[in-house]
Amino acid sequence: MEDSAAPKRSVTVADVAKAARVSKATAARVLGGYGVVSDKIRDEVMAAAAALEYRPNELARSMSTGRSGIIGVVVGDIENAFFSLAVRGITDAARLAGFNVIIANSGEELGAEKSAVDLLIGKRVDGLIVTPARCDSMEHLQQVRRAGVPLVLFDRSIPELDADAVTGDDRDAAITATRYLIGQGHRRLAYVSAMEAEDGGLTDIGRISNSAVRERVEGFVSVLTEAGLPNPLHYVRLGATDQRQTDGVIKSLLQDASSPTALLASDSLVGLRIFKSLQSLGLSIPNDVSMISFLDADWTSVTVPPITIVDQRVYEMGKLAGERLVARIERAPLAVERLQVATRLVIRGSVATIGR
Amino acid sequence: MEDSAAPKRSVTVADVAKAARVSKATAARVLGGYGVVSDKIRDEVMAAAAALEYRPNELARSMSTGRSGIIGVVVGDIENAFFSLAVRGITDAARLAGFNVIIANSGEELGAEKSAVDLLIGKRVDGLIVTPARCDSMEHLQQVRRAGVPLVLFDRSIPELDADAVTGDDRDAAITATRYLIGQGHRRLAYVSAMEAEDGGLTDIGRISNSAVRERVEGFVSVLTEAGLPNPLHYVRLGATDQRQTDGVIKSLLQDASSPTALLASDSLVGLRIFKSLQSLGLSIPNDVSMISFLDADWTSVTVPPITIVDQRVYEMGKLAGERLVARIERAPLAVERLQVATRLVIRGSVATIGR
DNA sequence: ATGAAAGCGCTAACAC
DNA sequence: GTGTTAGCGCTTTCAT
Repeated sequence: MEDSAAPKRSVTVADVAKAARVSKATAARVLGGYGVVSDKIRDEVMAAAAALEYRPNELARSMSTGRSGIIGVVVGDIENAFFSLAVRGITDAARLAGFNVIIANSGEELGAEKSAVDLLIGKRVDGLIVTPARCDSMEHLQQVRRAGVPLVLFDRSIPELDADAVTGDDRDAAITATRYLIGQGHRRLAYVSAMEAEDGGLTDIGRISNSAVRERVEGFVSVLTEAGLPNPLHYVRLGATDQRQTDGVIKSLLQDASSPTALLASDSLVGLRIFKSLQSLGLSIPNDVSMISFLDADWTSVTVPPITIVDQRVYEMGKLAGERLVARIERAPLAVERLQVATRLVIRGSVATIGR
Repeated sequence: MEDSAAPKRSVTVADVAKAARVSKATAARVLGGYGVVSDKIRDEVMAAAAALEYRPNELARSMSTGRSGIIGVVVGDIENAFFSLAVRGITDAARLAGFNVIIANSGEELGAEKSAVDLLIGKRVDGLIVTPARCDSMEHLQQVRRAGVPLVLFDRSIPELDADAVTGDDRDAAITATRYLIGQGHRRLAYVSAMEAEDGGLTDIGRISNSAVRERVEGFVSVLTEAGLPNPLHYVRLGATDQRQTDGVIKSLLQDASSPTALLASDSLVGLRIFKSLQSLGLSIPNDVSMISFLDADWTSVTVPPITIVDQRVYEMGKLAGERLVARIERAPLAVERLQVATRLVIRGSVATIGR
């Protein structure tokens, strides 16, 4: 009959101490698992704690120790399979080291990212893993460092910022994929990303504020250039943020005088949208258009044809980031390290061999 | 040059107070946004805070106020699209009400669930949303209530537990899907779930410890029974926990003397595995076998044929759960409520009409 | 409108 | 071994 929903005053160390007829300190020692206590007293205290259903107040504990046991993670979009997988990697690494994870979503928006970081620091997380929405804005991240909170950048890096980073080998990945397409005889290739588009077309690669996307585009463009293909920038399209936008991008790309024969999708969400666009236009893959997508997402292996992809090993990336952060939390003086996780091209059936 | 990575002592209310030449209490009032302060002093304090880069210690704040502003969520498997979507719904509802979300993963394992709940309560979350791994074990959840922490069950409910719950209309959904299959002429149908299998086959529906799965199975079986089809339990298969297991389940199902002509997948992960199994067996959908999957996952709309699914409106479920919890946190005395979110059958191309 | 001081539940020196 | 006591950074009476 005892099930009040009212926020009852919770059982404290003092309560347990009183019940066990020992001092607060002694009770605290056994409850907190530190210091030395005789077995007899330990048992008594434990019994009392169990009877009272004592639960340590982690808040108070953190206040005294200065450690919260929490790692904060700011991701771009939890719903994106890329981030879910990364989060699992991070979480696994964290738990192994005895840390918990608190997740915040930035929606790839700088303002939201800033307040998420603020909030997490306010919660006194022991460290932070951030996927910076823009690599050209680092004020708030510098503050993190100034606040003395360990920081690991994820998926994107900021060269000017003196912080660890775990990323993919984006440039190489793009180069490999693009070379493969060219090797299959393709001469007109397009790169499609969900990055917010600047007004009008892309004029300057350097202005892409997401380093991962920028590096991929750079890799893409460099291969086209070295192959002597004309006007590579023309084939870089941003702004495929939802199905409608993507339909528009694909249409404008394909009704072009010299329309591309192959598409490179910047992530699996964009890839899926492109696939649907193509499907709804009645275009066949790879007969009408070839495509490659980043990320080995669920859907890419069950389509007809299955999609050739750039496998990003996201779980490992997350795990690495988690481990790196833990290392930095536990033994502070560490040189800055930028890890690149190698990707590999997984050839399936979405690229045609042409012109032979 | 000032960028030490050492955990610097952080700026406190006292520091700001001293800099602004006011008392700690006054500084606290403007920094905490409560009480009354003259405009002049407010400005001075704010200026000092900005100069010192003051960040409130939310831990300390929570200690005094008793509120943490955090909602704890324990999910079965973050990587499952079902839960990612739900989490976004929960997060959206939470943020709207000024709460943040901390996520813990149980891996559908009771032990992990218990410690996650313990941990979260230790962190003094203001409320808890839990996806109970087993509906026959509620000790730890009763403790939550006894601790006075608002609780909302998600996806599965526990009748004996006096707690709010947000679930799908699982029984109805299964009934609708099964009736549809029968309407299309199917007479031998199988239900496949990832629930851990008991030793041997399923003998007693009542012993399925996940209420959502149990209700679906009940719905499934009831339709078969009412249609006069023999031995319905024989066609309920659990244990499709990974690709290998699923391959096994599918094989044993299909090499049966009277093998099913249609498969009902308990969730989108199982659905995907079944699809792959069928694919690798060289079976064509829906010509050789028909299938329906729960959850409108990415992959279901881009396969050939696209998969007929039970649309669960998971985002709404999450949002509802979040809103309900917030309501309970902010105005405690509320009658227990069990919300069922209606699903609908989305007919695509994975079910054949047979026997006509 | 502002200040002084107590207290949240815990850990951590420091005594005994 | 065990007890005493002083904080951690904030909010919150209670005076002034």
